[in-house]
Amino acid sequence: MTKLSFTTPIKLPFSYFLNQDVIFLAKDLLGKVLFTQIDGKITAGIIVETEAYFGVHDKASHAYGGRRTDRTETLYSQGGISYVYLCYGIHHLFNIVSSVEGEPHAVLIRGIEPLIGKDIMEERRKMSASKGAISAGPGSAAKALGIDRSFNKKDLGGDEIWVEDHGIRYDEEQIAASPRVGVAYAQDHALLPWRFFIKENKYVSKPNKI
DNA sequence: AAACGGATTGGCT
DNA sequence: GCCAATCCGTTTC
Repeated sequence: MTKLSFTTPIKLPFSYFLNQDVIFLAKDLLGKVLFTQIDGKITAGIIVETEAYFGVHDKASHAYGGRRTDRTETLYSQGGISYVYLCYGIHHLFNIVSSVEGEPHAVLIRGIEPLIGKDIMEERRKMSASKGAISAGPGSAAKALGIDRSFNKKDLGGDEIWVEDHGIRYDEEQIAASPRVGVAYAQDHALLPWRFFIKENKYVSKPNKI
């Protein structure tokens, strides 16, 4: 299923997030390991579901048409920082801002497979890590990792939140691409296949199962 | 100043 | 499957 090679885990360098091809990045982030450290508690999960948001050109993006507000300002930062916002008044959704300064591209993290600190995640989510629901879906994944609004605009190269490459690679046939979830309002952009996920992985959200 | 509605989730029917 | 929860950024009056 998941292929592991025994390379030393490497924190992704700042330059990784400067890539201007956010569609490539959304797919390439699958298998990377997302870490948080909060009050000394370290949790991490393998990224198994993402969505690409193509900046000013994307009707589903908060920055569509170049819109700049207090909230979206974060998206215009240089790649390598986090964009966290509150959705439906309840859920914190975590994105990785990418590309160069002024290009508001971002990758929404929609699902992680618990890897490190599972007991801490179980406490946060009040359910067993063996249940897919513990970290499937963007709100659940963020909560399992302890991500809230205070993580907005944080540097992904710091010691509070970062991404590592553990050498986890998926074959092309293990990866599915489908329309993004919950963006019906985006009209002709609603059906773009910019959601990427690992097939058969239980930590992938249910909507649109492909 | 007030109203609207969302990149969702989980509990109840 | 349906629907309420619950907040605040954004739009509109």
